[in-house]
Amino acid sequence: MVRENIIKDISRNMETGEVIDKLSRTFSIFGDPTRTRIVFALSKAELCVNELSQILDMSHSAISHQLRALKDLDLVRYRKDGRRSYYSLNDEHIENLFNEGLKHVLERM
Amino acid sequence: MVRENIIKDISRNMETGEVIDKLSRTFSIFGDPTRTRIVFALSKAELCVNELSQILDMSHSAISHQLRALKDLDLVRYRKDGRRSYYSLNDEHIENLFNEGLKHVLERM
DNA sequence: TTAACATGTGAACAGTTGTTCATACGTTAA
DNA sequence: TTAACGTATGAACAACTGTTCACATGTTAA
Repeated sequence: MVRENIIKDISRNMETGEVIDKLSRTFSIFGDPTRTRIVFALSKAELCVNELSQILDMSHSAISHQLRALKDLDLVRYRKDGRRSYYSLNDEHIENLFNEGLKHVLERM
Repeated sequence: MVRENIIKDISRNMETGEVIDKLSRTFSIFGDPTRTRIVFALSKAELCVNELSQILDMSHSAISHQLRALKDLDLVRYRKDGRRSYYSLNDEHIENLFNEGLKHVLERM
């Protein structure tokens, strides 16, 4: 039956568990308002923890934890300058991803 | 100081809480392997709950719950055909969003 | 009508996640 | 060197999330 072939075909072509896992982890990283705001801010400028904590009005610790999560998935990079760490988005893919999501949301509000 | 103006500027231009919330909820919807696989499957064909549960090898209930979450955020639509409900992606934005994420992940593996 | 089927849904439980707190580390200015 | 600063991190707790289970609803075939 045609229908059964469709099912087999999709099952066969499903991305591997590894890809799916990485993808869903990447998306879930954005799935938190705090991290979303961090990404928004970093899409405007390179910023240090202290500045981010002012912009988001949150503790250094909370910001730092979230930045670590973003860094673990290669979504942001950072450079040290003295006692400060300046963070920025890692590549334009991230911005594309973010903007694609923003576009979707704004169209529906 | 310039630096302070940057901070003020970013704070002022930050999207409203509503937009950020909707955006992060949208992303978090994708932030689960089960839903990611559902979206992947639906990007290939319109499918009913039963077929999805075969493809993902999961219970009807689990699939149905996840589909509801996807539907609540307008990410999928469905049509009834007798006792079956056929689901499909709601618009091409979703696919763009999904593919943009996939592109990002695949480039790094 | 009855039985089998396909899906939907509420409750509950386990597992995960995000924040706070306390503290540690490295850097700079005095 | 010492004190203040900026950031990082582990532990712990609260809050959230996803799955399963049990059952309900609606549909089709016999």
